Amino acid sequence: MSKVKEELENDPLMPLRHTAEHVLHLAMQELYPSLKKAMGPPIEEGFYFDFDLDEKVSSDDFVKIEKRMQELIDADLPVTLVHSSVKEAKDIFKDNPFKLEWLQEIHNRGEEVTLYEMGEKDGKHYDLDLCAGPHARSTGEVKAFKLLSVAGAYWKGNEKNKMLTRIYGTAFDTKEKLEKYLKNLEEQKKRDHRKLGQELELFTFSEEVGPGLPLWTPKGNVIREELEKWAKDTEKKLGYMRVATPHIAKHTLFEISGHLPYYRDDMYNPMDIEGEEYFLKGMNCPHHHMIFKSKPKSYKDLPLRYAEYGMVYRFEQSGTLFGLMRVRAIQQNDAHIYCTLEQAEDEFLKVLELHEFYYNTLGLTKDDYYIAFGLPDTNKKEKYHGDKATWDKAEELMRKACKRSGIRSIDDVGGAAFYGPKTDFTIRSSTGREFAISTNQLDLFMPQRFNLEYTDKDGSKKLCVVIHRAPLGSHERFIGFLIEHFGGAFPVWLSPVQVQIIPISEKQIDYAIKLQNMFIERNLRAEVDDRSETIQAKIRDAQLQKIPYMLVVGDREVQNNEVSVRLRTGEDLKAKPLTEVLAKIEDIYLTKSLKLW
RNA sequence: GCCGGUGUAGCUCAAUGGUAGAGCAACCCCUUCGUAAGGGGUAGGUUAUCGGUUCAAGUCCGAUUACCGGCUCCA
Repeated sequence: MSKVKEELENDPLMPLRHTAEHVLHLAMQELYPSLKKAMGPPIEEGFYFDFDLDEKVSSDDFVKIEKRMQELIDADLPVTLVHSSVKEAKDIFKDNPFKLEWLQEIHNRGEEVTLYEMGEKDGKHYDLDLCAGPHARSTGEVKAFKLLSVAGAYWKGNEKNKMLTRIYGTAFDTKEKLEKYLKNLEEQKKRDHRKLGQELELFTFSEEVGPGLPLWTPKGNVIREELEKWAKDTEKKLGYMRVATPHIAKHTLFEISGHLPYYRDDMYNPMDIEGEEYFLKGMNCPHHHMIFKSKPKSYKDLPLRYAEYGMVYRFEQSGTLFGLMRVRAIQQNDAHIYCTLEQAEDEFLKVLELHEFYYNTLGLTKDDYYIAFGLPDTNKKEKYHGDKATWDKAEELMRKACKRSGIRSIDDVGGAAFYGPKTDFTIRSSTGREFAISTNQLDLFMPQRFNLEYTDKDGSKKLCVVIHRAPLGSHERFIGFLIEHFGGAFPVWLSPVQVQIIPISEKQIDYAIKLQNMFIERNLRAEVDDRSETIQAKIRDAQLQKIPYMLVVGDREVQNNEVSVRLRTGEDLKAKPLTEVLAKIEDIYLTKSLKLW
């Protein structure tokens, strides 16, 4: 994406990382003389290089490779630019098909060929590579580096091409910066939603149920239901009406929608019902369209907003499944808005504003998210249907709405849906990881295919516009994001257990249960830890579960009708009147406050 | 789907090709405690699955499966 590229070019570490990348491939060349070098760039947090090699390389080999890299760095090899003609370069790289292919492209674009030399030609270490630069002056400028992972990658990112071996690494100008970076990686691992999901008992997977099919445990389901309730309440006020549709449909529905021709590979195989093919739905739109069509519509009915918490099923490739972030059964905060062309821009803007409302409530600001504006890749026309004029119209309307919203937007060529451009909200979590959370489209094509029409003032039939939107995306991915963003320490309203009541001894259990019931009456989620454990152990366990409030009750509290409040931040608020605590927590819950007190 | 790696008790991890172990959790007993782990005991395993090599396989080999790191993909 353009923005990222700009940022990268301005990154002062870029030349150094680029040089580190060359150090890596020279070290590899020396260790595995038969390998062929493909290519590798500096990237946002480091660099990688793709090799074509016969041997298997695993992270166990990193020690050996890093040792050799360090030798090259210690040798402080000069890195110098060499100009060359295509012809000369083709001769130099005559044994390397990757470089030759690259050279041909440079030639076709009419660009200049630049090579970078590392070390002295007849010296102990020497490398000459096709490269646009820029570089550090010498390898000695790489003060700190580390290899991070090894992976497979297709040559030029095309799955029809050969699979190469990719090695990822990072480099810095000081050891301290590297250590800080590695520490941050460790922190991110601790926040990994898969790890926290297990520790906090939010969800699980079962080999018997199948990959990519998450099972929500009681605690995780609390979060789902809170989000769902929130969306239902919010969207009701905004004029959405709820509908409900089955999980399957006859093939004819998906033929009309175009999903079968364009999207068949991502749908599960059909089941035969009385000689007719039925498919599990991968999206809710066609079902909603049939509700729209069930009765003639007037311009007075528009905009019409159908919302559904629909479960959809997508046959994601096994290798792409990833915790809650990429699953095969997806619960969407879905809705389709049917409106006139004139209403479309305003309606789309309202959708964008709804996103802002949701994200702001969760403490995210405009700096934390942006819109990836998905445009068609003109080189892959077969991936899209419809005519250019309609695509352009949809893009224009969406762009206007995006502009009015004031939300940052970045073009993403190739990111369009098959039936139109789309806007994906991308959120940066508190650890700096980015997640594509919500997809929205202004669709001028489905109305044509389904003949979604209304009768206008003058009695003429007109096609409406459909807006697809899902601000909370799929609950799987959204909750995955929330887990990592909050590191499991959810705001009170989303916390599976909000209040842990901790009696000091058995004597206070009755009081604790009475207290628990008072919370439950207020729809708050409270548990009593009645184990015969020490208070220290009970505090520790509640703390590890990141429960916002620990209410300690001993004889003193029972006597005075109080509770001692400890927050999960470790703060001890001491004894407070029960009524005050109940009111305070209830208020924080109802207002969805991010504060604890 | 592709490349590479991993799979031992609910969890975190041990175990030269030679009797599968520990801590935590669970269960039982003791303890009744004032803000991040009180003590003792019991039980828990077809070492992911299937096949092979071997006198002998958790360990070596093959296939399958799931997961992990990426790639491709992502309505």
